[in-house]
Amino acid sequence: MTLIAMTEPSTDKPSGGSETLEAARREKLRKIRQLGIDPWGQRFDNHAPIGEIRAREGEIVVESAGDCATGRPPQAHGPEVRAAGRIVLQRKAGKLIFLDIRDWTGQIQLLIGKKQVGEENWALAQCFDLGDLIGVDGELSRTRTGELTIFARDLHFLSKSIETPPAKHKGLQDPELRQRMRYLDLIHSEGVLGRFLHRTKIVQSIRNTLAAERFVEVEGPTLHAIAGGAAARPFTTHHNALDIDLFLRIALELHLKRLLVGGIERVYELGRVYRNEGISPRHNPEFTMLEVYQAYGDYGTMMELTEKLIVEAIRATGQSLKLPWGESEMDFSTPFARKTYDELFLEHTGVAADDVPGVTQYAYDCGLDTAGKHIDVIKNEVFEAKVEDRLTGPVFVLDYPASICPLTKRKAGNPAIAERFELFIQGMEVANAYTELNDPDLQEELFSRQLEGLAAEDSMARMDHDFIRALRHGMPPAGGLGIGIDRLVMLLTDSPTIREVILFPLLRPEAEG
RNA sequence: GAGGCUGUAGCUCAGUCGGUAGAGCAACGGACUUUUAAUCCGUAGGUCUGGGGUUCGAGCCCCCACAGCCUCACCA
Repeated sequence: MTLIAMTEPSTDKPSGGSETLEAARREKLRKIRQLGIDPWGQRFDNHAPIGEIRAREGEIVVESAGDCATGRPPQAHGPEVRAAGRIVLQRKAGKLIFLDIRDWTGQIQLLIGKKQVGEENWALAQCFDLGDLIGVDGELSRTRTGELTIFARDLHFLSKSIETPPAKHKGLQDPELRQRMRYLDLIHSEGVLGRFLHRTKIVQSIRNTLAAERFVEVEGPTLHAIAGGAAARPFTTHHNALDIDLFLRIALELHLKRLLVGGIERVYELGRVYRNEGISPRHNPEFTMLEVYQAYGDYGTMMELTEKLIVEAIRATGQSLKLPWGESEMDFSTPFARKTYDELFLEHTGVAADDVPGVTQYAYDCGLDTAGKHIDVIKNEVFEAKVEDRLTGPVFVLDYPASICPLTKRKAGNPAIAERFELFIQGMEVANAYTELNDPDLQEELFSRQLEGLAAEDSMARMDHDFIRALRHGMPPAGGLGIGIDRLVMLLTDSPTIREVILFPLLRPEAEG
């Protein structure tokens, strides 16, 4: 170990303000160095997760109980343990110090007695602040009041914190600080770490389920010359050597379908897409999307897969199929409800979906602008305004008007209906799936028609000729599925906003100085 | 992009009618070998988000800017 005896910057101001809170910590850091100890720590092997240490409670042998009245300590012996963690609470009582340390598996109390640890360790313990990382060797036992405690025999200093942690019980409350300083939020806010670990379990479960179904994960390009596969504004960037403008991808679809043509019969990508749109409790400009394609399947195949993916993900988080959502409860027992678009339209508006004058009148009464719009577009605006919010689900909405689905195969015998479903839960679109369109001539025609309508508004949209060329080589009939992972995680972790399930959501940069 | 709400000590929050800026936690000094939101005694800590205005006087009223949250729009 190297002894470092450099002078820390100090301030002459009296104690209390933010600079002097730091100065007090730097003074302790200096004292730690004076003791010949590196305040930034060293490798620390063979410590057990605190959760595992707590699980060894049963190994404690009680020889005689303590007595609060006489102050006689209990005679109990437990296993020798080694732990590492962050100091989150500290109570000093004369020549005893009670500390609570926390790691990512749990929290446990430490008892440091002056006599028990010796002069050097005691001097080191005088330099502890809330937020410091320490290691401890000691005996796992219980205090007189029965609290599971590591009775310290030896202390190790692992890292100094020179910043003051937030209020010890309330933690960080300001939503802006919680997002900007997610590291503090993870340490000090109830349930935050667990929620993000659940997110990881959900994503792992999805990969496991797909692997068990023999799907192959691939990595498509995120830089696209043409941003296709969805109707959204892309972010633009530039490649210097080629001197071309590029777009960050807005969807995974068109490259995965090329791979379907290439013979990768069951293929998926789980990755980030970017849309240059507004921010809301349900939208972040970058979000995680799963897209799955299965040759020789259709949207019915994808419906079964969707149920399997979600049910397995719920199991992976250790929850039952009845999940809390705020004050209410959701039931993910399979099969999920299946209702057609037209059924739901009638149910929620009282107007039959094929009643053209009726739908138009209803839209007008809702204050929607109907002038010059295709009836299916009007119908869908009504559906989005009046039906979607009320779908608490989970419910599969089946069979959409074909004219609003440019990438979807039409129903055999009814070209006005597209074989598409969307899964709605709590008014949110969580999944979207098609029987994929594989007719290159029809695909080209639908793209052209779509581009006409968008020309002025969305000059980014361009015909992807290479995608059409790929289809011309023969794409198998297939089912395709997209799932918004962030929204699924919201639902499975009872999180009302997307920012609670994205570690670092987009924020405006902090002002300088 | 539009509207509403919010911004006070490191953190969490009070601040009355416009009249000298408050508390708890954290910090500093002291007491305490079984505490657990430890307790007790004492000390210190403020560009009231920033800028301008009204006023004898502004944390408070008005205007502008910045940031966050909510609703809407775009979108999944």
